[in-house]
Amino acid sequence: MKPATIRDVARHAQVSVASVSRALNGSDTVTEETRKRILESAEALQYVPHSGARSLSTSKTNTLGIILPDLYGEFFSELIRGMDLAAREHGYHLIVSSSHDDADGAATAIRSMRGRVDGLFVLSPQIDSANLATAMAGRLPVVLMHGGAGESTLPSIVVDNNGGAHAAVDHLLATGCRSIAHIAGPAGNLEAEARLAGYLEAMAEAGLEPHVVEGDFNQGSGHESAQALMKAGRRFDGVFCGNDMMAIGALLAFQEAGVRCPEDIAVVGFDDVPIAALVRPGLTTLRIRIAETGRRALQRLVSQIQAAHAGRASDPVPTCEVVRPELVIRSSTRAAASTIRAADGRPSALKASAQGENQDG
Amino acid sequence: MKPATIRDVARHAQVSVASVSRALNGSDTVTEETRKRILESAEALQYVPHSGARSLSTSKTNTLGIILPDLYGEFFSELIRGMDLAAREHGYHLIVSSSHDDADGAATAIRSMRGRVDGLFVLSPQIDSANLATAMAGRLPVVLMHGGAGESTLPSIVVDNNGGAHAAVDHLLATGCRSIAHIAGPAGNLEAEARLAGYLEAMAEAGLEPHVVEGDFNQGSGHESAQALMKAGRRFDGVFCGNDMMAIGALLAFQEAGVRCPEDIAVVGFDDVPIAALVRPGLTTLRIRIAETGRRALQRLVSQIQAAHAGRASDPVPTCEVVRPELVIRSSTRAAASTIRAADGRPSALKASAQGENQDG
DNA sequence: GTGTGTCATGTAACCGATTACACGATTTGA
DNA sequence: TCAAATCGTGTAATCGGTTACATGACACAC
Repeated sequence: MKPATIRDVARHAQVSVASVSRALNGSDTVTEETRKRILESAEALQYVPHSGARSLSTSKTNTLGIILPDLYGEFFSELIRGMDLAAREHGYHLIVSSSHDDADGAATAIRSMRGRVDGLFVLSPQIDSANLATAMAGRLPVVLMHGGAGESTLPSIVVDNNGGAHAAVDHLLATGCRSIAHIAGPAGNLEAEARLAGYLEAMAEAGLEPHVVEGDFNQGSGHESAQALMKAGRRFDGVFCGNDMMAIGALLAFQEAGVRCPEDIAVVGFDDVPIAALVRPGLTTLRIRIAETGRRALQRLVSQIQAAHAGRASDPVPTCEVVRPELVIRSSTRAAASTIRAADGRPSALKASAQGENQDG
Repeated sequence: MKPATIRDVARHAQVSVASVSRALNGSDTVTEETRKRILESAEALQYVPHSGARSLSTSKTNTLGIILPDLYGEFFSELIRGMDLAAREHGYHLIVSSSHDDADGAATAIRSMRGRVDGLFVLSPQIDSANLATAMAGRLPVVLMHGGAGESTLPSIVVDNNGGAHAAVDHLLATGCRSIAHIAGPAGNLEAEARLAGYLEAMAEAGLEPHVVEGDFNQGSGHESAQALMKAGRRFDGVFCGNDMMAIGALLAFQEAGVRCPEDIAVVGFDDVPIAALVRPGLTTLRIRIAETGRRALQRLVSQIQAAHAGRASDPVPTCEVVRPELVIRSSTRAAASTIRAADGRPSALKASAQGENQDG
C-alpha cells in the first residue's frame, strides 16, 4: 500500500541501498548486471524517489519559483511557456504564485517559497517590490524582471521600454505625424513610467510639444483617453499608447467617432499581444519576444545557482540584461515617408503585418 | 552563512527543538512567553523551515502539480489564476508543467512529478492521455480536466461542449438561420469532437442538413475554412465555429470578401476569450468561466487528498463534474426572432454585448 | 606467498523537521 | 498529605534518500 522506498528496492534486488542510489542516479560505478537488476526491481515496485528526502540530503530542490503580478493574459502564459521549456532541459520544476497586485502579497509569496526553491523570479511592476525582493529573498538567487531602469542591485532582465517608446515616436515622426499624444499607463507602474519617459524624450528631441493622458493599461481607459484627446483643444495626428490594450480601446473610440485610422490619426501600441494582429486596422506596435525572454531568464537563474553552488557567492557585478522591443508595422500607421512613393499600396506595412500574424519568432 | 536550522533557533531561544516546532506550527500548547521568544529567535536568525525535511516527516508536500497541453493563451493563464487563488487559501503550492502536445510528453511530466506533489491535475485534450493518467499516477489523487464525455474512471471536471454546441445552434436557429455550417476543431481533440457531435445532433433535431469543414483551432484555419464555405455550392446564413480563434479568422475572411456579418451570415464561437468582446462585430460565443472552473478543480483535488489521508481510499464513485458554458450574445448574430420586433435596434444583443465586455463574472 | 592497487558493493552517519513518549512541576480533589 | 490529573517542555526515534568510508574480492607484481 505505502509507496516503496529505496530500501524496499534494495531488498528486492538483493543489493544495498547505496547501490540502488548509485544505479538510479547513473553516476557511479555499478556493474551493468546489477544496474539492470535494480532498475527492474524499481520498476516492479513502482518506486519513485521521495523528493523531500533527496532534497534533504542534497540540499537542492530542483525547483524554481515565479512570483507574478496580477496581470494575466497572454503575457503570463507565454512567459511561463518559455521558462518551462528551458526548465525541463535543465531538470528544474516551476512553482508559480500569481496575482500579486501589491508589494505585501508578493512578500508573503516570497516568504512561503523560501526553503522550497533553489531560485526565484520576481516580476514586479510595482515600484518598491524590487527592494523588497532584496530584503525577502536573503541568500536565494533571484532574477528580477521588470520594466524600470537598471538601477537594481540584483541580476535582472528588463525590457527597454524607454527605447521602445522612442522607436514608436520616431516611427510616427517618419510617417509624417507632427502632433503626437501619449496615453500613459498607471503611475507607479515601472513599465508605464519608462514608456512615458521615452515618449517625452523623443518628443523633446524632435522639438515637439508633448501631450499626455493617463490610462490604466486596460482597454476601457484607452477608449476614454482617446475621447479626451478628441475633445482636447488641439488636433492630433498620432497617438502612442502605453500598451496594446489601450491602443485597441483608442482604435474603437476613433472608429465610433468617425475618425479614420491611420488617415486622420495614426496609432501605435506596445507589447504585440496576439490581438494586435487581429484588429482592423492591424495595430502597429512594439513586439517583445516573451517566451524567448522567459527562456533567457531561466538560463540566467540556473547559471546563477550553479555559480553559487560552485562556491562563488554570486555575480560580483549583477548584470542587467536588456530585451529590446522590435517595431512591428501594421496598418494603424501610415507607411514611412520614404516608402510612400514606392507604390500606391503600402508594401512595407503589409509585409510587416503578414509577418506579424504568427506568434513569437 | 548556511541557513539556520530548527536546532539553531532552539539553541538561540534556549528551548528544545520540539518547542520550536510546536511554536512555529501554532498548534500545540506552548506558553505565550516561550512562543514569543522563539518567534523572535526565528526572526533574528532568518529561519526558514526546510520544506524537504518537513515533507519527509509528514509525508506531505503541500504541492499540487498541473500537467498542461500545448495550448497557450488566455485559457491557460485564467485557469492557473483561479487555481492559484484557491491553492493559497488551502495552503498549497502549484507546480506547472506546460506544453505537452503528445501523450508521451505528458507521461514523462507526470513521472517526474510523482513524489513531489500531493495531487495532480491533468488537462488532456488528446484522446488516450486519460487512460495514461490512470496508469502513470498510481495512487496519486488526480483530477482530470478535459472535454470528452464522462466515461473516465477518475474524478474529473469537464466542460459540457456538447451542450454548448447545442446552445449555439439553437441560438442561430432562433435568430432565423436555416443553413448552418460548422468549422470543426482538429480530429483527435476531445473538445473538438464533442462540439462537433453537439452540432450534428442539434442539426439533426432541427431536420437540417449539416455541413462540416475541419480546422485546427487556430485563427488561420478559421480564415481558410470560411473561404471554403463561401466557395461551396451551398449558401450559408450561419456558422458555428469550434472555438473563438477560428471564429475570428472567419469574421476576417467574410469581411475581406464583402460578406456582411450578421446580415449575410451569423457567426458563433466558443470559449469567450477576451478578444471575442473586442473584435467588430462583437462575437457571440459560449463563455466558460475559466478561473472559476480552476478554483473548483482545486477544491475537488484538495478534498480528495484529505479523504485519502483520512483513510478512505478515494471516492467510491469518481464523480464527474460538468461545467456548463453560457451563451453570450454579441453582434455577430442577429437578435432572436422574438425580440426583433421589440425595437428597430437590436436591444437584447446590444445589452448582452455590453455585459460581455467585462471579463469573467 | 605476500603486498599493493583496483573496483564493486555494503555500512552507517547525516540532512532537518515532526512527534510519540517521558519527565518534572504544578494544581486539584479526597 | 498523598494520589491523580494537567500542563509545559525535553529526549530521541523516525521519515527516505546520499555519500564518505569500510570491506572484501580479485589481479598483478615482486
